[in-house]
Amino acid sequence: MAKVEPLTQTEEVLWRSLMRLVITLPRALGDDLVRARGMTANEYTTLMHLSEAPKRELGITDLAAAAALSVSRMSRLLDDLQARQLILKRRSETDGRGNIAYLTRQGLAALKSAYPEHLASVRRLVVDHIDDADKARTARVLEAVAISVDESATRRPK
Amino acid sequence: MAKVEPLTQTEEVLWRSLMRLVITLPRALGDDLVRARGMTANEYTTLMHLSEAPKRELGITDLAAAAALSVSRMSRLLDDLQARQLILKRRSETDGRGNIAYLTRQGLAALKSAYPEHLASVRRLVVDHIDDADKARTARVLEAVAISVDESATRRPK
DNA sequence: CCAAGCTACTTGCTTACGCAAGTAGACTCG
DNA sequence: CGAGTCTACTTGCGTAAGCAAGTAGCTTGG
Repeated sequence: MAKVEPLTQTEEVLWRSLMRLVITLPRALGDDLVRARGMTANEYTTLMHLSEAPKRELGITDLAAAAALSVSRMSRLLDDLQARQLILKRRSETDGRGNIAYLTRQGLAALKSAYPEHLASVRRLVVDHIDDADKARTARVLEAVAISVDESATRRPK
Repeated sequence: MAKVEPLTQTEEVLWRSLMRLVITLPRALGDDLVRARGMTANEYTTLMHLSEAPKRELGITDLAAAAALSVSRMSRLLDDLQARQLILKRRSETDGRGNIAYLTRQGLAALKSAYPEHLASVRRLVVDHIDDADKARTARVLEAVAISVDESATRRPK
């Protein structure tokens, strides 16, 4: 294994900024949401995914994939949400194995009431710092990277 | 609080991709590093920060800030690294309160030996998916966002 | 010059998470 | 149609992380 070509200056900045974001952003965002609504970012996005689903219900595995969490984590997260009446876990009628999560009226209300606050955070932390001219390009770049990472994650687990 | 203007389509893609990355990237990267070198991403970057410091030594608080970790976490992380002989914690001579971490010869060697592997991961997961033409712009955008999030984090803690 | 406050850690505790093993229901093909 | 495999969860457990409280050493204003 010979000498490796290091990253360029630009690539280095790109990389370090991304790593920093990756650590820092979820915390900042979660803090905002918790302070304002007593809800974590994962809980919020889980409710959001449910609200966008056909009959406002989804299986646990699907939800876990949508939120990029492990199935076990999602299972427990849903238990918490259920304890707060925001969702309902109920046995599927067509498939006896499992438990689909269903967004309750209160869950939808909680989601809607958290939305403005959350949206403001997203703007303040991220969107407002990007030039309109750069948005489309940046969106495409990030999307491509996100897809590549997802694939590498799903392809690997042997 | 009246109706809120939602994100544009483009902003939505940007945002969701970033969120996905934020969850997914550290896992993918950590997995690579752990598999190849038995080292977590935080351990790696901590060693890296040390290697870049003036006398290869830094206080725990500084290291924590550099890695965007809590001081307590960094304290324990350094204990682990010390147990593996990669760093040394020693009392500062000029300030009796603390404990500066010092990169050992073996620590530097471990860092160097992990570098090619790590660099390959970074390329495979991120850099290779970005057009050369887009790199500079993306780097600037991410840097700006990272700075904004950092500021919001340091300004808030009341 | 010393008391009050500040700083640099460490330690105890809680929480968020993933992995591995277990269980129960569905699917398949010989 | 039943044995073996597969799928959808749940539960037990270990690890990574943050927060809060404690301790010891520095700094400063009266």
